[in-house]
Amino acid sequence: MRQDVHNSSIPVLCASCEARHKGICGALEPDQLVALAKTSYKQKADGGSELIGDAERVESYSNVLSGVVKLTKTLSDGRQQIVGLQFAPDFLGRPFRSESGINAEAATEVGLCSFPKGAIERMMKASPELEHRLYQQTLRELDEAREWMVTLGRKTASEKIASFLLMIARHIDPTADPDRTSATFDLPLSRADIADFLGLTIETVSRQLTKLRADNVIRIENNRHVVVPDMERLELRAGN
Amino acid sequence: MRQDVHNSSIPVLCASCEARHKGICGALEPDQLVALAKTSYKQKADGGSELIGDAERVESYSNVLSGVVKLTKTLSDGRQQIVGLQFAPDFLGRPFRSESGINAEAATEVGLCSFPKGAIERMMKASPELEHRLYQQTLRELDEAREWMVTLGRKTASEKIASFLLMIARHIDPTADPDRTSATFDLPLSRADIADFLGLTIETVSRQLTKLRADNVIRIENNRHVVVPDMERLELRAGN
DNA sequence: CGATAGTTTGACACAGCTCAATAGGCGTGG
DNA sequence: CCACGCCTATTGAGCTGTGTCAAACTATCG
Repeated sequence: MRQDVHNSSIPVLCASCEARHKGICGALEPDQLVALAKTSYKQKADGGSELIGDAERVESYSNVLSGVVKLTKTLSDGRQQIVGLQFAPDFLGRPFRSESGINAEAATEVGLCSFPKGAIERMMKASPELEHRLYQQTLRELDEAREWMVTLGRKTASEKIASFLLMIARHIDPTADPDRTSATFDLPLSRADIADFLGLTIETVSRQLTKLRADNVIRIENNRHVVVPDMERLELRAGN
Repeated sequence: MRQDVHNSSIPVLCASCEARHKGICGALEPDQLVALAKTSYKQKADGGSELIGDAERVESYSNVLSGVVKLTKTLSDGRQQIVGLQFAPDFLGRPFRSESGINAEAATEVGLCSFPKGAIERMMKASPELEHRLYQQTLRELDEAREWMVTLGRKTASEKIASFLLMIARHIDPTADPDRTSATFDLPLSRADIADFLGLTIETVSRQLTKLRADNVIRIENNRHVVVPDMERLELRAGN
């Protein structure tokens, strides 16, 4: 745990920022934080807005401060697959490559803290600890991607839906007790997004959600609000 | 390109090793290489042998020097998914975590150069350049995993097979011209492995290979040997 | 040669897709 | 306040790609 004895020397912008604790900024010394904060700026993006284009030259990196970002890939005929979701305080961007190869889009309203590409890359060279944190996040993302490959390749539609709900329940609220027996949350994705995430159609997603509801594994209010009275029952449906 | 003016000071073990060029050992100074070589050992593993067990405590890392390693995940009821393939000179192991969460198995006969876990981790702390190379490989693996998520989630069986053949053609021979118009190679995986990689059954894999052969997109000799006369035609079938 | 493991082929079933209609939520404007 | 349109989600009916189960084929090796 980082001690904030030098709180006075920390940029106002960063004072209450989550990225300074669990995010990458925790790797930085106060003076480095000051230097980086000079070139960084916070911004809000509406749900649906594109953050990073596929072939577009990327000139900035960001920390996700709130909301959910979806990373997508699209085939030439329009078929789309969500290949990752990012939550606060994830780092958004592909270091060491000017073209990302994927699209990043705000799934909900998203709060970002953005930096020019060069600033991060210079600081990475100066601070192995910063690169270490980025490396750690990339390893976590790789673990998650592989977990989803199993879901995409080998699970049934209903197992996919259960796995998805479980994943959201675990990621959406960082402050929640990881061992809690019940959960309540708002889905950050539309049915179409969920379908793109799980390699299904909207209709199949809808039908499986209806089935889970009929079996009293979940309750749904207003299409987006989900209640899971018993996480274990949901885990059972996820088929791991 | 690394200059080998100090070749005499390089351990015999490493003298002709590919990992010293494109692999992670290229990050090391001669004296570091000597230190690491003291604790490392080369070994061969037969196709089918398990290299890293799922929940097993991992005590060593390796460089893949030859052959192909498959990384798999298995659900409790036995359904299996291959979540990655590793070729020379990839680094094999999950840093910063004692349990890997995945199985690594030799798909073909595999040559490895192994190090005790601690040796690599100590050297990583001392050499940011080493950690940088590992980070770079992990980023590449993440890119590949996401590419496969699209294949698993959104492509048809025949597109999956074509994508798989294309991927093997590109990875199996590091010395081949990336822009060549035809290719010839041995499949490193059995039909069952290909099925586990693509989220299909053996039968579907077999049928789709037969179809590609019937359409003269590929020729197959002795079950494992594949000839692709026209890479572009194969690319067309992969559906990107 | 026969035994074994891997592969191909065939016939059929079914999970999930497609197309189409209906229902619900929500903002806008009369 | 209701009427309307728009968008998203649900439900239904039928179709199809891929899975399942079973049998035949092929290669390899003692």
